Amino acid sequence: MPDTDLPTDLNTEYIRQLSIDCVVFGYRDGKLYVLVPELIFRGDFYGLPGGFIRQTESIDAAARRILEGRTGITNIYLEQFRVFGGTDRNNRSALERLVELNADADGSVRWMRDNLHWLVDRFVSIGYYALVDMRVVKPSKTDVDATVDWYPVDNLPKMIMDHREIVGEGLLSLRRVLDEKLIAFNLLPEKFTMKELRLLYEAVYDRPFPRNNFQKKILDLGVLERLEKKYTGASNRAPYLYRFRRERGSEPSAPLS
Amino acid sequence: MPDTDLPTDLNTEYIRQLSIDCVVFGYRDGKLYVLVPELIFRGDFYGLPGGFIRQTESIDAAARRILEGRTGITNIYLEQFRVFGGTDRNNRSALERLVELNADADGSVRWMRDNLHWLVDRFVSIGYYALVDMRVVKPSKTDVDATVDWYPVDNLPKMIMDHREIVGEGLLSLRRVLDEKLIAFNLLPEKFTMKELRLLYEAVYDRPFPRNNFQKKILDLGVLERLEKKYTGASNRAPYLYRFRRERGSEPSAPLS
DNA sequence: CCAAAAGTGTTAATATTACACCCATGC
DNA sequence: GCATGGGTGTAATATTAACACTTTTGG
Repeated sequence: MPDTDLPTDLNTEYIRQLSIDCVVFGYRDGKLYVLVPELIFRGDFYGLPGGFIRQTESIDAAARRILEGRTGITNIYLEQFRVFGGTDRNNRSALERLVELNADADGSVRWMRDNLHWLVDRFVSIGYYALVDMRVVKPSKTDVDATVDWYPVDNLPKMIMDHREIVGEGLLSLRRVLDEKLIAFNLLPEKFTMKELRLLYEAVYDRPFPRNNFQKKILDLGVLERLEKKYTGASNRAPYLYRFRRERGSEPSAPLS
Repeated sequence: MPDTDLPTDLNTEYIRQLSIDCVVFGYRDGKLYVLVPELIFRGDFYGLPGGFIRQTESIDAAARRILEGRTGITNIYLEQFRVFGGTDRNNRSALERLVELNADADGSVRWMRDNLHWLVDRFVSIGYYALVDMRVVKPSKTDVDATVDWYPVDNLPKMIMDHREIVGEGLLSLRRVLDEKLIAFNLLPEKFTMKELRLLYEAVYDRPFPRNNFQKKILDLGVLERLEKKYTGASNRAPYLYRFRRERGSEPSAPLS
């Protein structure tokens, strides 16, 4: 799907037939979500936030630019996880349906129709996943999006092309590296309780983690610092707050620069 | 680097600015090797076997085609592992030097000069690694290659662009999945002894594996079947031969079809 | 004092590592 | 028989999972 700042001359400004699709994972209240924009046009077009790669930027920079345009936040954790390169990967059917259903062309549809020769090509797409704190990131929709909403990862809307499969592969990749790369903290606020972290793990892996063993395992990693207690007013023992300890010099929350 | 069967109209037959580079791992006598072709031209141009993606084939099929063109064998274990997408990824300096050093143009150089506008573009490249049995695969060089030789992974020739980095990333990816995906057997003949398998692991991970514990770990995986003994004539106990047990229906040696 | 939920310790089970011993083979 | 290298068993250790108990908090 096109970014908002596409120039008129797609052919020279962007790499042809190569795109980036981002699976933006968010977390809140024990559930894992994915950010899915819906295009403004008639016809229920849901698709992952994606875009193209400028001639003058690296693929990591492109993913960052594309994503920042959608979420309005900087310093996102972002990583490539897989390339999708089947021969049937094109927007032909979706775009033709879109143009047909929206024949009373406004500017965007006219733009698409005029650039159809470019957009309906077969595309190879690089999948990136991103991890963000849903309570901080308020997605700012662009003018091609009707909505930009969070959907539970187990209850996604019907999406174009193979975007559902991309989400599935992204989740599998996330599970493989979650605590190996110490990236879970990107999904939480700066300060969090051990229970919040545990519920996050349970949401990602879709299975329970025993409370005490989880605490021991996480603390043995030696990457958390214990802060003050969090008094909620509940009539029970107050949990500690923790914070991810920034290592000297490294920037775990932004591996791409 | 171009394949041998490139048509004249690169622009329509292939995806522009997108390439595939293959890290072909081979194993023999306790050492891990990588297949590196050297171009026929003056100037010592070493680079990974790579090529482009046809409009009508998936990226997996493209990698398979490219690799089969170089090694002459089918049914290779092959998997994508990472995309390389820096802005400085182009063949400009290498190709300009090549054309300069080989000014007395034969057909190939003329072809390159005529297609320079295409070849010197910035390229995004998908890295694949392949695992082959060096005793079976006899690389058949194409007419653009002076040599196609195996080089020890710790003693590679100086290679163009970022191909050395691609090899390094490929090796790291291989280590991450070697026994999780049960693919080590692709580097060995059909029948092998436990010692041969252990030496292979030691070559890949560059560290020793205790003999008896290694045997137990591998046998506990339950994927090997023990065959007859292998009598070498040495005055010691004869080791058993093993074979990777093909599962019902699955094809571990060829995950891409 | 009580219920609820957090913190922590203790044991059991399992996996990993280290060490030792025995066995087959050809000379 | 003997040296060599392969197969296998056992003990020590480390890691993980299971279970139990204590502490804090507000009503």
